[in-house]
Amino acid sequence: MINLTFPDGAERSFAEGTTGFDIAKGISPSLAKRTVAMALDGVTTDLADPIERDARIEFVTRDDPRALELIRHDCAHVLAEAVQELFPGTQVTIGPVIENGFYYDFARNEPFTPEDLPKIEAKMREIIARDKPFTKDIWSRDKAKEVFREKGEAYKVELVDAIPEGQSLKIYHQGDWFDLCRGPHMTSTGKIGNAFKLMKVAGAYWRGDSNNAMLTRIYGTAWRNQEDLDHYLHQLEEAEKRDHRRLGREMDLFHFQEEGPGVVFWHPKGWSLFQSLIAYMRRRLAADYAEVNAPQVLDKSLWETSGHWGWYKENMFKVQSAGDETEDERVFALKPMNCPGHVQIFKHGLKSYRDLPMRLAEFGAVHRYEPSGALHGLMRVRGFTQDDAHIFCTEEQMAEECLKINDLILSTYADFGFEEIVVKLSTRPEKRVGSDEVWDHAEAVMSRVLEEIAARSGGRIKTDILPGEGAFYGPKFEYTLRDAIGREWQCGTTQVDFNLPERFGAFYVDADGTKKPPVMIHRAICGSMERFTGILIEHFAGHFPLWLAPSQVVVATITSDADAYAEDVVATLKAAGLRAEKDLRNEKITYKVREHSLAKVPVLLVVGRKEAAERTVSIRRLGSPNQTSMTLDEALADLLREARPPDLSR
RNA sequence: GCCGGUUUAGCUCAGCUGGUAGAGCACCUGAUUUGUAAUCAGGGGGUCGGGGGUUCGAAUCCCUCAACCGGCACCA
Repeated sequence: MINLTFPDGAERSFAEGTTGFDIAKGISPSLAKRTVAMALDGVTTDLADPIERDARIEFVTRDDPRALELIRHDCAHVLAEAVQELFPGTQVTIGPVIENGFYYDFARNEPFTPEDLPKIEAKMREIIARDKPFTKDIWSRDKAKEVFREKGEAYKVELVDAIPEGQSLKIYHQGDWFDLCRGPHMTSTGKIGNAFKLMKVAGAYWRGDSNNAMLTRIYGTAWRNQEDLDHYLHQLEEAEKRDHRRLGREMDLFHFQEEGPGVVFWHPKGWSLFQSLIAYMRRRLAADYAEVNAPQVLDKSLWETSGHWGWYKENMFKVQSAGDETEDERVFALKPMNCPGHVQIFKHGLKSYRDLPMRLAEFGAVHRYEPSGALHGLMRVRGFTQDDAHIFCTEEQMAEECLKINDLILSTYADFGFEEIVVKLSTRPEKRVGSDEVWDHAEAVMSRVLEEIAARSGGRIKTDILPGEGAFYGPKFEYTLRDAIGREWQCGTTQVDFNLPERFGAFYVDADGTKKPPVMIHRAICGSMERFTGILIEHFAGHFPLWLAPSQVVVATITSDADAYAEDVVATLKAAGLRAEKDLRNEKITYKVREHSLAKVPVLLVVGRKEAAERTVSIRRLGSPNQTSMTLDEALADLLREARPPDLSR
């Protein structure tokens, strides 16, 4: 006998091997009908599984949040069956549940096209309507391999081989179709319902390895009901509206063109935004850092010394004279990183331990030859500006410096409204330089710092460890922030480096007169300023806070009678340091309101005969249909207060 | 880099099975002097992504290159 505890606390005994379905039916036939799976001690399993031990039991109905994952997983199976029914000879591989849906990877000589999706979707609905029960078999390894080999499913054979000895091979059937799968599944295909949609086809490498064959992946989304599906699709539309590439065009911030793949043409408004960010960062650095500027183009030999020519060459732009090359055959490279340049600055002249920590910052423009398929608007470019800094310090100062950087990073993010931050510690990778003792020490220090970071935040900052993800020269912290619509972006980074200073023979003279290589800490807060600008565009959906808005105020006239006054207002605002423009065009005020609202200008000052006579303005703020009237002086004071950057308002 | 898709006016897009381009918005001109999300009328604008080919004839079919989009891989 086994004892099962029910959600209400009741405990009952059953014969060993009783299935979840039997128990549900025993309670009520309607419960059995509604139940799609069960959870034993919190682990979701097939309802038809015999229960062999004491456990807490819960019945998972289709409305249960836990059913969603099952719906998606079942949907993936149905997708695979539909594809094999419509396209015989297609091999199945894997089909997991992902955020918001699922996918399935297929191997087929001719890849699927978007036009195939409606057909496949229709077939899926047909299979769901058949409502065949999901049933499970346990097969021996040999049988599984034999059956799949006979079916021509080479990838499944490979998957069977990869499953560790002693682990059972579960085969799930739905009608005549079956698949190797770890499960669990619902009771029948009919439970999936109709709230799903195939979204896109894409290429994907077998097992995520670019050396392997390219498979065709079909992505789908699935939900418990039509409302949830509609809501999700609506969310996608909303996300598209705030896409920085779209807003960049609509708000006239920047553009790209064919001749410059991955490099940005910043327009006046976009550059204003970019410069507001730089100005902000500069103010934040003023207290502790010295700003420098290292050359764009440096001899190959320097990159050989730094090691970049060895392990980063594929990503570097080589530069040579375009004229008479016999005159100067030297090979140069456009800098992909600022660190070697900063080491040269550190090296110049003798440094004492008294000079440490030495913090060199640069808004360094770097160029990296990113793979063509990786380029994506401002988010992934080939030429960008890092808010970079390198801190040269002693080993003893390392922890303190990391914490200082942490404070700077977190307060910066907070100023932009990013409060949900995860700090991840990446530890030693397989391929690395330096002795294990050095790594042991560095990782120990970093772990302590990570704990301190979590403690200081009072638990607000989440931390994580990524084993093996560190840079080859040292462990690193990665700062991930979450934007207004829940997406995560890795921006800041702090990396300790025991390697580069030595490669360049950089040292400082210690108190005892000996020469020692400094520890170098690489650190960025925004990371790429271009990318960070892109993140802000999407985070704010173009509705920037006043201090960042490229065009803060537009003064619009109602009739030409107010022109002179409007000019006066704009001059006053500009003199006070606001970014103000005038709109004296011979258009109706409704037209102007609409236009500037679409351009996402935060503040619109409307002036007519009345305002001109009284020296007032009518203020209309973006997103609000209301207006308030006040004197120009009052409005100016309000706007100035509001336009003050957060670091200057503290 | 790999797989698939896309590329027509400044923007969004139409253009069927080949007969050498069209809409809306934007722009320009004129009229209108207007009170908080589109005033009316007229006009200009495209070597249909580049190159090559098939054809009497190509935006349309084929090849090729490029950029972009969606994924994958990459992301020091």
